[in-house]
Amino acid sequence: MTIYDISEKAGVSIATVSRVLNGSNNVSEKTKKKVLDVINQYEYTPNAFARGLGLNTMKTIGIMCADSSDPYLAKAIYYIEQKLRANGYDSILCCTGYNLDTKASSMNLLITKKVDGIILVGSNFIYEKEEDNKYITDAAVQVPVMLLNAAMDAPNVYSVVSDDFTSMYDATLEMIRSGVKDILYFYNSTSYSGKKKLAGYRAAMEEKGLLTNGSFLQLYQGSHEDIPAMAEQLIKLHTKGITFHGVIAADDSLALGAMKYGREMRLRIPEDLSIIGYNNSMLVNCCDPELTSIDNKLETLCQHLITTLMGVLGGNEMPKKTVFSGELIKRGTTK
Amino acid sequence: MTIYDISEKAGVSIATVSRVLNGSNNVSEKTKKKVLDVINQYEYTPNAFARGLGLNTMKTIGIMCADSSDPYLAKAIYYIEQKLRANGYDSILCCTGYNLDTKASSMNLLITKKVDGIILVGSNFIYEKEEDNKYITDAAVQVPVMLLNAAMDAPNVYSVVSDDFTSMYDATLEMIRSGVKDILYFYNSTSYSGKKKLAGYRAAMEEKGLLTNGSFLQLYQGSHEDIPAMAEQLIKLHTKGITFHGVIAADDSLALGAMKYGREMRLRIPEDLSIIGYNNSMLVNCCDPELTSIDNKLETLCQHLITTLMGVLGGNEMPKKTVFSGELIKRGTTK
DNA sequence: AATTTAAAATGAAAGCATTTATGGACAAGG
DNA sequence: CCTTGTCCATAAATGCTTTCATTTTAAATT
Repeated sequence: MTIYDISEKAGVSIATVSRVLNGSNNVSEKTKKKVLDVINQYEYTPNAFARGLGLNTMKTIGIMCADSSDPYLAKAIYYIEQKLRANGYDSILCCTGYNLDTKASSMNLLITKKVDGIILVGSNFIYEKEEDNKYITDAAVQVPVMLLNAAMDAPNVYSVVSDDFTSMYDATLEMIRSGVKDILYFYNSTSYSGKKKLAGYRAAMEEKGLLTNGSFLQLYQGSHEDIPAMAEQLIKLHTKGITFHGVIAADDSLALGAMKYGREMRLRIPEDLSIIGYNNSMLVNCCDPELTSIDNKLETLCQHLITTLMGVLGGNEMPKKTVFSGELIKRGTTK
Repeated sequence: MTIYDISEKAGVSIATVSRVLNGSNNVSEKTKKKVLDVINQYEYTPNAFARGLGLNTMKTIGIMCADSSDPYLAKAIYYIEQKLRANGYDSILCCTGYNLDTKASSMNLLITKKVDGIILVGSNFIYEKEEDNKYITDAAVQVPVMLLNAAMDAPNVYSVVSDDFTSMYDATLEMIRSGVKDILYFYNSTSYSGKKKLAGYRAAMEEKGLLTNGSFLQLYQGSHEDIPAMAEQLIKLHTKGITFHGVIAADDSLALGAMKYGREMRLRIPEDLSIIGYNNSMLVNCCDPELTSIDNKLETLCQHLITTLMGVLGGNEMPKKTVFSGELIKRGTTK
């Protein structure tokens, strides 16, 4: 069933069928109805490949993320996918892992597949070294690239971020104000937003004259699912004689690791150990007491990202970088 | 940069370039090298739309799931996406929600996009009423449909499931054996696998003569993220005078709800309240004590599903339904 | 009412970038 | 000299969009 069959049965040319299909207004109501009737009768849908060839687009956006099973990224993907669909776009999902080469080749693959734009979900896509980000600027030559939770200044690259520095700065001050002085910062990456968060913590601690020699910085490298391993690392720290009465974690998983550590050391939370997480994900309800966490307004970020992308695809001038503020949601793990 | 440009620069016809591109063996090593050199030099990649038109495939599989932010589904999607990619396929993700009409229209959309196959992730895609599943059989006329955690007997529909009945039956018996008699079954759907699980629980309870009038069956209807709401429901039950010393939950989220209930009622776990979850997801580590849960071998299921799909696409005869057994992973919430 | 003019509706045909069937040229072998 | 097989080019096919030219229709003018 092709456009030719339809045109024949409707007694018009294929050009007219095409016009009806694409909502061109240069077609009389009468013939439009005639054509639509035939289309409905035969349940005809145009061939997407041929259409793609003609239009040079298939209304598809590539979504890249390191690991779609990470609850935070999964949520972001969910919002993005929903909002894309609401705008008539589909999405090709690409889980890249954390390896640079894989990211670069996935990017090429998406471009080869002729996506109309690429969304990078997560701050891990931006690297310290300028040259490591070449894969992004290269891609941006072909299609617009959107960054969620990361920023980069390059042509055709658009960034939507949460103000991680301020969120972390405020949260740290808040914990200090509650009476906790020895606060461990527990983090898992020095990605774009990772650095901002760390800087926020640092600034607050420094301001209050609480910054020690760095022993209060703990990098965790492992699966976001391996909460026991996180606790383990903190216990080791304790064994080494490094003690602390507060933990600020760069994400909620790490905060759960800290909670497990607290339980195993028989510390009361929050009396003996205050904990703040980041992302305000579903994990905050999974523990007891419930986790105080920073909400970075993920849905708002995603909504804005899609709006911007749609603007760009529509040929409009759009802001290169947008920053939203986060909010500390207080629950049981802080005083 | 098209195949014509390449053919011209290499001094061959476009047919030869195409042959080189598609690994046809009817081309001499010499010209093959000559063509490849030009291709590499100009970084030429064939146009996916034109190729799709010619080959009538773009090596893309549609993945449908109700909610990609559900940790279990997210994990499944992750495995599936990875394994598809390893086989040279891409995936279009489609989050449908739980509405039948949306599912049906998403399905059509994927077919319109000319995917080579469709994977339905999650048991909620199969409905009680035969006619409600028509959208699946209709789609299966066009492309193979794979079901994960659900089964259906129809042409061109393939099912990969975990033996939920037996897993639940065994788990229930195990809890009874540990001395708990009044076991609440806490579930959230009567989807395909939901029914199997419920039946497993029922069979075990009946066998031991413990099945009461149904007051031990609790249906939860709400967001999988809203753990407080789950606890709330159980507390209400308690208020009504219905008491129990064991909870078997249809998934790990619900089990966490039960744990929250336990904490709020100041019950010791597992002494006063035993809990078993389902899926053995990352959530099992998020609580204290850690959650006993049924592992349904998700990665194995996904691997097998992809293998089957690849077989079908390769034109081979493949098993219509495959069943894997689950395994009870004992942790701190059971005696 | 007849004529002109502009606008709207339509069709023919030229892309779009591939794949592939068909057949021709050439070399080697009988 | 004829056959066989390898290698390659020509050309058709894929199913749509869109430009351009043409026809039809409606409105404006006389």
